[in-house]
Amino acid sequence: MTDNTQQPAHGPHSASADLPTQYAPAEVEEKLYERWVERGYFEADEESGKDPYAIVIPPPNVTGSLHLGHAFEHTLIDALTRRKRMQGYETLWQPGMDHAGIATQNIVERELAKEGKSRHDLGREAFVERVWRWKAESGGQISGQMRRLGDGVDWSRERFTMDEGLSRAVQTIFKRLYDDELIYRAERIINWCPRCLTAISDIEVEYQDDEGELVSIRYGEGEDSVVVATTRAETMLGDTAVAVHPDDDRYAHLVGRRIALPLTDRSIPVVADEHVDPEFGTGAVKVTPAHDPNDFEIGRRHDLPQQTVMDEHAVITVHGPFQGLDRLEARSAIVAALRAEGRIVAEKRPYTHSVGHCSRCKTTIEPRLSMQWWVKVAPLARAAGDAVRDGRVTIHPKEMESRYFGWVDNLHDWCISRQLWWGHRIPVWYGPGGEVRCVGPDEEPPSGEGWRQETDVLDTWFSSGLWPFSTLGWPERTRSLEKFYPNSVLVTGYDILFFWVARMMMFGLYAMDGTPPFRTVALHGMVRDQFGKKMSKSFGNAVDPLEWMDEYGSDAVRFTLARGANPGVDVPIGEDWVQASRNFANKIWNATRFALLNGATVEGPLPAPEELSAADRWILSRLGAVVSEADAHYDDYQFAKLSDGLFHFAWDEVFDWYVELTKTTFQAGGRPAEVSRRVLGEVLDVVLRLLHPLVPFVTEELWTTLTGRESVVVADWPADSGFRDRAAEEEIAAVRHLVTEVRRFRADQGLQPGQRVPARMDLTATPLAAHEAAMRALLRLQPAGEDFTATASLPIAGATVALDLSGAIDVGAERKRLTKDLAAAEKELKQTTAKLGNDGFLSKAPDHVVVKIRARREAAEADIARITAQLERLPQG
RNA sequence: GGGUGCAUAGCUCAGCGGUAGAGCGCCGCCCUUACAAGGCGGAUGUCGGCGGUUCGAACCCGUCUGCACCCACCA
Repeated sequence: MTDNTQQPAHGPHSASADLPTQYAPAEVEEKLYERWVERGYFEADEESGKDPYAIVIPPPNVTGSLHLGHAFEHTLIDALTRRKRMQGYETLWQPGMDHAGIATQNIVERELAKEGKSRHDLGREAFVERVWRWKAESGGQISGQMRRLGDGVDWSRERFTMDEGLSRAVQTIFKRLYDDELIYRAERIINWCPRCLTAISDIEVEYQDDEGELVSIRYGEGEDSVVVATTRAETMLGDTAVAVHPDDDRYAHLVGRRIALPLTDRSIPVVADEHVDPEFGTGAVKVTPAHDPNDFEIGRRHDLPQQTVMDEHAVITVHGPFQGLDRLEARSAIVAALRAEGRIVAEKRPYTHSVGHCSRCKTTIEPRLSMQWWVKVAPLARAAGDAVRDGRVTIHPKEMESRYFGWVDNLHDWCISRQLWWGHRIPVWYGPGGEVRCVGPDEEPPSGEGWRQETDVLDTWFSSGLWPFSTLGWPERTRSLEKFYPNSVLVTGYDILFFWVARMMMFGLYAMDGTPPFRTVALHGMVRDQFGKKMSKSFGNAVDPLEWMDEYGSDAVRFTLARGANPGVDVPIGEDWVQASRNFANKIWNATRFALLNGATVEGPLPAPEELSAADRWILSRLGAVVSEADAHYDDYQFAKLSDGLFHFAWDEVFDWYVELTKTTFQAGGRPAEVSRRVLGEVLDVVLRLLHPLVPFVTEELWTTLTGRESVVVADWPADSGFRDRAAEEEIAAVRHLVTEVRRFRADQGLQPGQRVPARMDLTATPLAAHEAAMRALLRLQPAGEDFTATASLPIAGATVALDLSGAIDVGAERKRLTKDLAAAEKELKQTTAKLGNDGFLSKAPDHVVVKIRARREAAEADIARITAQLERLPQG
């Protein structure tokens, strides 16, 4: 051992030898994060002259804690913003949380229930105060988790959708929409959750196939009777018609007549309506306008009365034997009563049909006639669709566009009122004489006798739809708004494309004079378990990201998630894979340790090309290419390719091959060792910077140690040096190939490390078949008969023998297989082999074609000899 | 009913016209002074089925089968 392999040649990093042999995330992460925040790296300056780059956080619900899906999303956003920050953009990653109306109210109500109380025991004001208290605790938990993840958010700008400023934005846009007649109040069939006791919008309803029972009931008497089928017998109390198809001859005689409604003293008309499918069931439908959206429409067309039969708890309100029964009890009671009257004409049969459930509590939705507030979405949605259609906003991956269009082009009006207490109260006052007044943020509410404010609050997505500009101070024209609106990109899950993305598009375009809220939407998939199953608490496969971060480090969790992130595709993640990422972090750690121990340096210019060894030129050439690839993948939101590419470059090429090659250089010492120290330093410097956005902690710790500089967070993003050396790349590829073959040979022959190769050995068994197969595949020529031969010799015991890879192929069979034109075949072969970095040619003979490949191995002969010699000395690599 | 994807190694997935790949798992050898959370070598695939286009198809076209998701909706 010489001194210069033990001591850094120069530089300030002698302390680096103290790095432990394993990376311990727990010891550095918290310290580094606090340092970043203290130094203000993540704070965005709206007065800066730099170009802006802004992303808003999809605000997590204050309910509870972050799950792996958040960790995933945050990793992507953090990687994007960290890179842009390094590239010199004025970067804003806007943090904040959503008040999550129903979800939060449900949780706090559940807490109250444990104390035996309901929200009504507290009253509205005290209840809301209680929710605020709860929010204070829960919100803190979330920001703690974000710090653990390393999220580079600007904490000084944290917002909450119920903040004063954001509430002002809500009131402002409500008033503007109201004045533009895009918000209105109307009585319609809405999706009612009898447990949450509120209306919900169409997309908050989840449909699933439920088992029901279809019963057939005879309405009317004798000639004037008709059989209807239903799964919801209890609604018959509210029937106000029977509908049949206008062309249905079976019932033509009944249309316009009235028939008796069983169990009541009412009679109802038979109407003809196109909606009825004559093929389905009996072709006759009971019509309950107050409890079914389709029936409501039929009722409208035929001017039918709307008979409400259930209250908000889905309990029957009609006087009589069924009053007070809930909908399920009423269903069986009514069927029993009908059977007693002989009106059940077909036994009930099991019937699977799609039933709506509340997305918050899974209770079966009760469609219900109700007075609610609505947004008239058609004009807003048209603008939202056009912004994507005309390219002002692009959606990644592109396949998701059709989903987006399918939705914005077919929207029903949006029910925005909720019968909750937690949320933005609708800024409308009702006067004593029936007046309705919408109050803007700078107006005094009416105060006279008899005025009262609307008690409903707004759908939580109403305020989150304003997020890209409300967080920047809108409706004020703030400097922040000018600087950071529109956002550069929106990163979110495809599951909230309609809930959130489309709403932001509608509101953004409307409020910001036609400027969309972001230029690009990058949609990611959902995190799943290692078998591709959806993660859920009830299934028991949900993972708390904190547990994994504790065990393996935040970088490992982040890298695993990034590595699975193909655009728009779900991401499976398993603990094994996090371990693999942890191993990678440790590998980076130890490779850097090796570099430091051997005096790698980042100081001074790179040595001139003529001083570089083939290995140096190869790795620098590859480094340039990798920087460009990484840039392309970042720009295209290809996180999986990005991560995988960097993983393999770092591990296979830099850590395995280049580092191994430098070992002999370092041992030899002298000027070549100096050169390689600088090159190794350069390569690690760049690799750490490239990896930093994905794995911020380990790279920060190592980069600052390696370079002695302040922080990689504010380091320059690497640029492609433009240096390329095809010859060196091929040369090293040849070296790698040969070394691998020698190793394989030794392994096949069972040679122990350190054991010298005997002078004579039988080689026939080993690599020849591989060469032959490669030849065949390469040429895409199946050998006809047994004419094909290939021979190869390997450098053993220091002696290198030229490889003679040639084959003779019977042309009789091949001539058909190739084209009739051999010249064309030759041309194609040339192209093919050129792609593979080899020379190839066909030579024609009367009865056969000789195909030869000349691999450029001669060029590498010197290195091959050297490496082979080293292999004799260094038994394994 | 309408739409969008997907079927490739034991598992989870890349590749999308030119030598079938990765991670994990598996087998063998090695505690070699950066790293055993490591190193070296290896095995494993009718690339879902059937047709077609092409000199050449995992990749393009058609078709079938099976899955997933979204939308509409089922009296």
